[in-house]
This record gives sequence, C-alpha cells and structure tokens, in this order.
Amino acid sequence: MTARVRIAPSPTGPLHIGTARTALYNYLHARHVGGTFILRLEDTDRARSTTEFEKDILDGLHWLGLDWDEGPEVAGEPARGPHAPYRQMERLPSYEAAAQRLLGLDLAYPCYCTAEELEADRRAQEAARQPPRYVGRCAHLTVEERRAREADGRRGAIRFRVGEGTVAFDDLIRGRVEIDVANLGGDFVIVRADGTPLYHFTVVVDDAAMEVTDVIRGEDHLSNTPKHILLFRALGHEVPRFAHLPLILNADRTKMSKRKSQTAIDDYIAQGFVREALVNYLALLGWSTGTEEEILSLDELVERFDLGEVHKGGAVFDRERLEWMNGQWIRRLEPEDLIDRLRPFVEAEMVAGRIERMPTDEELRTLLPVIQERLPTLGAIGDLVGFLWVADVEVDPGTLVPKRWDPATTRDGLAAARQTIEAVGDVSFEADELEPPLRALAESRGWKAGDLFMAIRVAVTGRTATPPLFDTLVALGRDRVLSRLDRAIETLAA
RNA sequence: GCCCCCAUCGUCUAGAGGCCUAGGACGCCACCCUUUCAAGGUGGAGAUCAGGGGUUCGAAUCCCCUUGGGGGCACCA
Repeated sequence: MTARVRIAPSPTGPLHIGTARTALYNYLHARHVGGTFILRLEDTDRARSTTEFEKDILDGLHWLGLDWDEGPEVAGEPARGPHAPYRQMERLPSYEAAAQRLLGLDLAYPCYCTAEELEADRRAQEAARQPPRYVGRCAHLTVEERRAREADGRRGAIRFRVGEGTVAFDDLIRGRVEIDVANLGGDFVIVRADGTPLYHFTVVVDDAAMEVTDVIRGEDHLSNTPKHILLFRALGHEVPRFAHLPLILNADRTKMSKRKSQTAIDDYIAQGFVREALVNYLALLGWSTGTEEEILSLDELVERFDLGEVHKGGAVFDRERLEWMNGQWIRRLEPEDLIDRLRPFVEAEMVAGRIERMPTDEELRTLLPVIQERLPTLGAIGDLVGFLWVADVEVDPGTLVPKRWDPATTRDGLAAARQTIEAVGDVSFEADELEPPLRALAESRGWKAGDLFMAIRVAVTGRTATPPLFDTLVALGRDRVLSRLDRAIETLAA
C-alpha cells in the first residue's frame, strides 16, 4: 500500500515553527516514497479556533512550498480528496457514529461527573502524591442510575474504557515502546458533555477514515500514542505506523515556546527570511543526510530524506545558524527573483517612514551586485542602503572625523574631495571615474586613502559601514553627493 | 508524584566495535583579501564522546546502573 501521511494543525494560533517542521518532515517523507500528503484542520476547540488562524496556517505552508495532495483547499482550489471534508468541525457526524458504536459495544460509557468532582479527585490525588487519574465513578452505573442523572438535566460526557494490559508499538524513529495502560490516567473523555469530540478521539477516527499509514508527529504525543492505539483497535481499524519527531527546543532546552523564542513563521517571513533557508534549516534540525552537504533545496532534501535517520534527541533552535543559512540562500537567488522578494521590504521601509521614496527596479538591479552578499535577511535592506532613498541624512560630527584625523583635516579633506568629485562631471559619474582622482588627491596631500574615503562615506551616508564607496556615490548621484558633502563641511565649520 | 523518551565541542551534527590522538557547520578568535562593512580564503581555540560498571584483544559505538535533561499524565491540541 502506498504511504499516506498527514499534517493536522489546530487553527488556534499562527503557524508555529514546530508545526512547520512536522509538516516538512511529513512532506519530505511523502514525496520521497511517492506517497500522499494530506492536510487536515483540527478545529474542535471552538473556543480557540478561528478562521484567521486557519488562513494563516494554510498561507504559511503554501509559502514554504509544502503543497499537499488532499485537504480543505488544494493549490487554492476548494476541498479535494476522496475523504473530504478535511476540517473536523465538518466531520462531526462521523465522530458521533463512532462514539455510538463504542457506546453500543460498552467500550465507552457516559460520565456525569461534574467539573467540581473531578477537581476534588485531582486535589486528593495530588495530596496523596498519586498521579492524576479518573477514578471511575461513572464506569459502572446501572441503566437506572444513568436515567436518573439524565432526568436531573445532566448531560454526560463520553469516556473510553482503557482496560488493562500493556500496549506496545514499534516507533519508526525510537524503536519499540511499551506502556502499561494503567499509566494512562484512567478512562479518558472522548466526547464532551456538549457533544463535541476531543482530540484523542477525532485524530483516530480521521486517521482511520483517511487511511493514514504513517503518523509522523512531535514527541510530545509519544505518551498519548497508546490511547490512540486502543481506540484504533476498539474501532476495528488497522493501527498505522508511528514516527515521533524530536522536539525543537528553546535555548534552555525546554520545548520551544512563544515566551522564550520567536515561534511564528510569520515573524520570520516579516524579517526577511527566505523560504529556502527556513526549509533547509528546519529539515536539518533533527535530521542530517549523513554527509557534509548542508545547503540543500527542497527537492534535494526530498531526494535524500530518510525517516529512519531522524534523531531521537531534541534540538535547540539556533537563530544565528538560520541567519547564516539565509545569507547563503539570498546569495544564490537569481537577480530578478531577489528584486521581487526585496520589493515588499522596501515598501515596508516606506510605510514605516524610514525612507522617503521608492527606488525603481532598475535602481535595485544596479545595486544588486554590491548588496546581495551583504544582506543577512531581506529585511536588512533599509539598514544597508536606506540612506539612498531619503532627502538628507543625519551626520554625527563625532563619527564624521576619522580616527587618525582631526576636525580641521576632515574639513579640508571633504572640501578637496568635493572639488575633485565636482570636477569629474556628471557625464561620466562612474565608479571607475571617481576612484583614481580621489586616490590621487589623498596621495598628493599625504593622507591615507582609507581615511579620506571614510570621511566621505560618513558625510554622504551618515554611517561607517556601507557598500563599497564608489558604487555608493554613483547610486547617490552627483548632485546629492555634492550637497551632502556641503552639509557635512558646514557641520565641521560650526 | 507516576509513566515514557533522550544524552558527541556553547549550538546543529558526522560517527552504526578497530579508519577517532573524534570529522564538518554555525558562532568566537587570528591572519589573508580590502576604502568601511560584508562575502570569500587560510588557520586556531573549543567535546577526557554525562559519570560508573561490565562485554570484547579492542567501545563514542553493545549491555546494566547512576546522574542529568525533556515530554506526557485536561470535558486543550
């Protein structure tokens, strides 16, 4: 049978790094073995699920390039796949039917315990230093007792009978795992009193209905797997294979969380990380090819991926390494592609009021050779060359004076440079035309070229770190270079 | 508290009994290139393979224990 895998996010928050990585591994496995990749939305937590988050998650996964074969929408088109719908709130009847089946078999039963009773049990267990578990108060009610409670207006939740014995499975990543059902916390609720089904139940009903063969998910579900296996069996379905992925960790090695790390994919996108880098980085967080290759495209990853080689231990998320990888990918982008990707970030600078005009594509294209290798992220564009797109720059007199120079020398230097640059004329205002005369100027006055260049750099850009000076002067244009030099000279005269 | 999982440089990792005086990458430090910043190149510091017992002629690699870390134990997912 051909492999069927799925990613089943809950639309209760924006697309999380961990969800993206789980989706990626499912995708890589499906594509590697020629299987089917399914997307299913687990939206049974009505209180927290929203359509905004749903859209955010779908958009994020599309952005990463992790296209699915079956799901609530596929490639922008409406629900496709033999097992639609792919949104759990639209599959309620199937859970209802499954619950009735379990009830009929007495594999599940209605439970009328109140939140207060359960809370009291929990406190008592805690006081006795016992693990929390359902005490089974409603496990063996007679028909009359149930009827009496229903008559009281109490609506029962449905609990699944856990029974006795041990459940074992062969995890594709961890090997054999055995758990005594006595440690499962007692009979667990599969349907709330309000009739809505719970995660442990829906996940099994759906994985069975959608004929999922390999459940690839985070390690945080490992301890819950026996519950799922018990449900698969009770429902009379074949149990799928499981693969539990190592967790992505905060710097302190706890499960990655919003509090301690940046977890929303959106934020990475907004900062200018490119999909290739995110995919590449995430793929190698918990898995490696076994070779020393590390810059790999999605297709190359698919080709090399092997679930069995995935690590068992958690991996700390290292943003520095991601940034390095992002730089690697930015440098590999085709010029036109890079310009397309840069445009929204330049617009964002505009919106934020950090620049005063939009550069043309032609300007960006000209700039590319000197900025492509200087961008750690697309979002760094403003920092790098924003001074080109504002009317005037703030120049701090302190930084204007090179370390080995004094204010008077700086003023002389800038004045002389101004003359030299003006003499170049505007017909041939090119880097090749500017450099020789300015070097000659420095030499004739006994200045180190670097000092002169630094003074000019700060005068026209307001900063000490910029792309190469002559390219920068050309990008700025003769008029602005001259007027900024004038302003800087004034600053020193005062 | 109970159950489960995990354990190689600060971080991501290679390593599946001898090739390991443990390799690569990020980060860090030098140097080279160089008008600054990057990028690139070269080199360096950095892991007694968590600790202790075994097994073996031989262990980072296999077994056991200890320690440490993490995850799970909801009418959340």
